[in-house]
Amino acid sequence: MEKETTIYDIAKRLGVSPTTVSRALNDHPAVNKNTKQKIYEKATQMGYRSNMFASNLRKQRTNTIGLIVPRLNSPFQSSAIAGMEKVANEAGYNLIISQSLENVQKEIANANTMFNSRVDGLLVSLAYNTESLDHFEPFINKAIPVIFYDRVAEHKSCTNILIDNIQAAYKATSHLIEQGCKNIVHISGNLNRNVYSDRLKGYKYALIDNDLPFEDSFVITNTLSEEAGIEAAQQILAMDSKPDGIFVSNDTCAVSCMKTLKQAGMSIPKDIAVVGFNNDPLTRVIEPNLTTIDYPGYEMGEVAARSLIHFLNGLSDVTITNTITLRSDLIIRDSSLKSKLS
Amino acid sequence: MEKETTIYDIAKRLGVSPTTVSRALNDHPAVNKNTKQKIYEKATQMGYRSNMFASNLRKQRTNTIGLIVPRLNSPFQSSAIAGMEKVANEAGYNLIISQSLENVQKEIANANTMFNSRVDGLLVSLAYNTESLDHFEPFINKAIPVIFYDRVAEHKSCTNILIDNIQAAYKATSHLIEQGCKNIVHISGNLNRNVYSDRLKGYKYALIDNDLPFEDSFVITNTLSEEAGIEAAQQILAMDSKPDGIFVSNDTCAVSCMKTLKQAGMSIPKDIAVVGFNNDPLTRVIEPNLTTIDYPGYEMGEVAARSLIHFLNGLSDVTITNTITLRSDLIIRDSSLKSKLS
DNA sequence: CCCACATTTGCAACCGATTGCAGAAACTTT
DNA sequence: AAAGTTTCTGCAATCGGTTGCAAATGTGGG
Repeated sequence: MEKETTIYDIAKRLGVSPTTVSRALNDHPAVNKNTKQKIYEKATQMGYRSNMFASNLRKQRTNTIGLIVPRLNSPFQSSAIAGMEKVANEAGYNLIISQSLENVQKEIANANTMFNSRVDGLLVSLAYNTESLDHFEPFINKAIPVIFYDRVAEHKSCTNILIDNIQAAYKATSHLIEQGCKNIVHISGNLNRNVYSDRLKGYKYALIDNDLPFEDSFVITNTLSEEAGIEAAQQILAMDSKPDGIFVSNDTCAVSCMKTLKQAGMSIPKDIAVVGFNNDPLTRVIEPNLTTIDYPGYEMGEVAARSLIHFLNGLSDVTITNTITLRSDLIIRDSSLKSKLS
Repeated sequence: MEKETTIYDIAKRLGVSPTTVSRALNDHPAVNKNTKQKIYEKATQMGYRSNMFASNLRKQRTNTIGLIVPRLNSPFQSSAIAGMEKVANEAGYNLIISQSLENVQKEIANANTMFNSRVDGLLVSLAYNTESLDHFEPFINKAIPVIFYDRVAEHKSCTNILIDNIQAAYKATSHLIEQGCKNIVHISGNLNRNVYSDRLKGYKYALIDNDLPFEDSFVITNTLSEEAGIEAAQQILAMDSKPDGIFVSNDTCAVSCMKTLKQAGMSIPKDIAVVGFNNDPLTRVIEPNLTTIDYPGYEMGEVAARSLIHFLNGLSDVTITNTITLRSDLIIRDSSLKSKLS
């Protein structure tokens, strides 16, 4: 196993000082072009690679971005991560990733690890049951930028990146109403999480604006998992007055709910129209195809990473930029098109 | 912004040497229990956190594992990553991730970045068109363990982690034959990649063992993407003698192919039985549900990370362990059950 | 009380790159 | 040719832990 070449080795070979080698390799203007050229060549020839630790130690910077997500294996999150990786990689940053598995305790542990790894900045999508943001205080105190995306929370020193969930849910619900639905059930997640409470709001506002009554009993709150969808369907089937429309806060749950309703003999959209949220690949496979909200995961990842890197380069200030809202759209498919039936 | 506390600060406050502080914090046996206790308390009180760069610089170790995948946003890969993250995290390793986007050039660039980041070990699932493994030589030369999983390649100093693709494909094809299929098409990916060439072999062997003819014209090679599935379906529809069974090398492609065939009026499994590969969530949504091979992504991720960490701890040797094979199973669903129809 | 031995502690030299400041060298200007 | 600029180069300190070796302290036996 050969040993590493350092700038000292290069310096010795060329009879210059390590200082000059360091400067040359960083393309410092105060180094003669010819010297630079010679150093470059020698470095390549000797198979030199910079020792990031020495460099980081000195520069107090890591060129690393930390990422904490609830789960890595969801279509939305993995798209977002793909987008982040692309941007980070192009900008010369490494991405270190950890998952909270929807558990605050693990999220706290992960945040500490990230802090100790001295990430330059942090991207976070909060766990299902996170309430306090205390575990991010160490970052704030050290002026390490923290950006929340999707599952966000208000904090005076952090930027949030999200879509207008209220508006999206409003559009989804209005669409159901336009299709003639009068009794619309909403299946939602933990209402402490912005995404779900906002979607509930959008649902509610749409009802009110269309002079339809809002009833608590028409809101089902669960974990939005596949199993939860089945249970929700059973609840709906057991209702005295059956709804004619359902707006679900995510696609996984919407799809399993639809499947269960179909198995029970309900016809979709004739008996019940369904709208989901996220535009997961599933939505184009279930029959009828699921109307949903297009949630731009990849783009959100790109924007999040790009914003963070901007902050790191001092091009803008986290504490000032409060919220970045991305566009989202209603994608209408057959699961909600009652009008097409006639 | 307060400045970091170092072991020197702690040492000064307690009137001991930095050496002792360093040892105490690393739980070195040669430090008095009382002293240790005092140092722990002071460190906590002063909000000390170890500077990994200084430590890495000295120890020549990073506690970081590199991961290169073709794409982050596939159900299989994201499950695998989830498994790796769990294991790595528990063992105190960071995971840095990059994607090749199925492009050798990017894979090479990523490998270089990982090398320069001085990862302690590398986990790789190869890009679609990677042929040479030269870009991993630097790792091998420095005795940095490299483990390939899923998309693997033979290399005398690397471990491969995979399922028995030949056997799985053999099972899948045999199942179709048992269901009465006589003309089975196989849709495959790039045959330079082990996974696809092995599955082709399994398909071929199953035909031969059942005295069915193997015909080149019944093997369709494409990118296995959603679009490719549609095109493959069109090719099949245009065939003079239509097949009565299809074995597809992944689920995404199988599902879109099925959809297209159904739209064209084919009945599944009556006219054509279909078997996929991977057990993506999609398979339980398409109608009829898709028979497929259960490919344990999460477990594969765990095994890969665990093996790597074993190597790093010197508990075993990469150059000796050649291949780790995981169990996989055929999951029979309605898309292939012709026998049930009668 | 002295010596052998075990237990603790500290000195000082690393690890490899970066950077403020000073000084040398080369080039202009008068 | 002397003085003033500009361009390059290098010294030496620094970032914060780690570790081989030596020294200090403590313990117990004789």
